[in-house]
Amino acid sequence: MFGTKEKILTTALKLFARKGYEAVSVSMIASELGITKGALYKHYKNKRAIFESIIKRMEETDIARAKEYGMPESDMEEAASDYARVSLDRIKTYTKAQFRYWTEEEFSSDFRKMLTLEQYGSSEMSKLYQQYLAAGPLGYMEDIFRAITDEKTDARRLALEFYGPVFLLYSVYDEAEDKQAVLEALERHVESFSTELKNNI
Amino acid sequence: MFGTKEKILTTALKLFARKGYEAVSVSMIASELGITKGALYKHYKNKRAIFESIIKRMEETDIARAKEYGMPESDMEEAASDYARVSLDRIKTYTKAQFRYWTEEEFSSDFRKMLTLEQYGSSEMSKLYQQYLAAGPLGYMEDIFRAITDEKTDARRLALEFYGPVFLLYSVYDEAEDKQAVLEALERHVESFSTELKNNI
DNA sequence: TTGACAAGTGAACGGATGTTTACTAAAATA
DNA sequence: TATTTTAGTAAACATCCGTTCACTTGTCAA
Repeated sequence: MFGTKEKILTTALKLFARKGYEAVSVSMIASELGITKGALYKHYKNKRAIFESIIKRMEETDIARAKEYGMPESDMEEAASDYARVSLDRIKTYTKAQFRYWTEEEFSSDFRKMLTLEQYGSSEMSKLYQQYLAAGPLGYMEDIFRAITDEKTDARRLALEFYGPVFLLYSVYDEAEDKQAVLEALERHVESFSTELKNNI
Repeated sequence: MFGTKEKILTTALKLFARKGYEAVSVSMIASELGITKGALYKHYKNKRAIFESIIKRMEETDIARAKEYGMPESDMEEAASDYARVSLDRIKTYTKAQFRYWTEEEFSSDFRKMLTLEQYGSSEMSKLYQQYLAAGPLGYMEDIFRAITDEKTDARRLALEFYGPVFLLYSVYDEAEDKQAVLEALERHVESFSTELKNNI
């Protein structure tokens, strides 16, 4: 069959996102695909290798996205001018795009859930969780706010008040009956925050 | 031995919070306690019964706390006057106490982590997660804000802007080197939000 | 003192786990 | 066309899983 290796990746991720890595058996993944577990080992040397391929795939996707949206990459030291360039409108656009990315797109949504389930299992996983979803985006926003506001503004608090609600809405979205209402709540928050901020710049 | 049943409960919870229910074996729990797994079945009829005792314990503890802090209980229909009674100062006190409860106290902190890991596994668990940590507190705050502000205020957005940052700080706290700094960030947020709100009442 | 009970041991149970192996059939390559 | 590679099967592997059972203690009431 064509594309079996890719199907294994996405099927495994879907299951990892629901049950967690350890609770998903190789047989489950195989039977979900309608093949035997032996066939799985023709594509990946073991179960752990599937998991690591998922992580690697996410890394690549993430770097591509940061460039696409013209946001400064977070893990390199950037000049302050790079953050200053980032206008409020661009922050709004990026944040809403990022929200849809982590909730509505299948791969990244499942990846977020998987990371959520694996975050306490090892320091490697907790680092990834923090980097992608918690302290990472928070510190990123803090840097941006520090660059575009005056010095006496508490950039950390600003970042917390901007990203905190976004972060909470990820969890609310997961179990919401009315997903559209959650997107609208995000819209109202982003809008209200940025008009509030404009008065203080 | 005295208190073995209690030790099984807390030891199992500690492990469930790290690895998730399925990834923790009965032998692990037993050997952590220095007994054989056979002995475990003298206290609980099976592994699932340990898990359910943990859930039940949390329910009891939670109800007791809500009463202690004089906050209206969330799952019964309350008169609007009950919420109006709840002053801003009491909200501040309750929120900070709740934060310490979910982060610094061993049982409730482990319980929060366990729920986080189990939330996608069954609808029962996702309900509990939402109720204790996400949509629950959010809706609770929404009700309070609706009662103490005028009608044209967006109580939902207010609740999101108040509880979102708190919710994010739970995750930040988990992996923060400087836990004190996180508590101070919470303090600054709660303070800044409530002074901001006073101007709009 | 006797006897019931509570709390532990350790071996055994059937079944599921991740992985390897020998084999097959189809497809790609020479 | 002949040969090698690829992608699959099915069975076997040692090991671990949750659970049960026969058995040994120590404690406490009758």
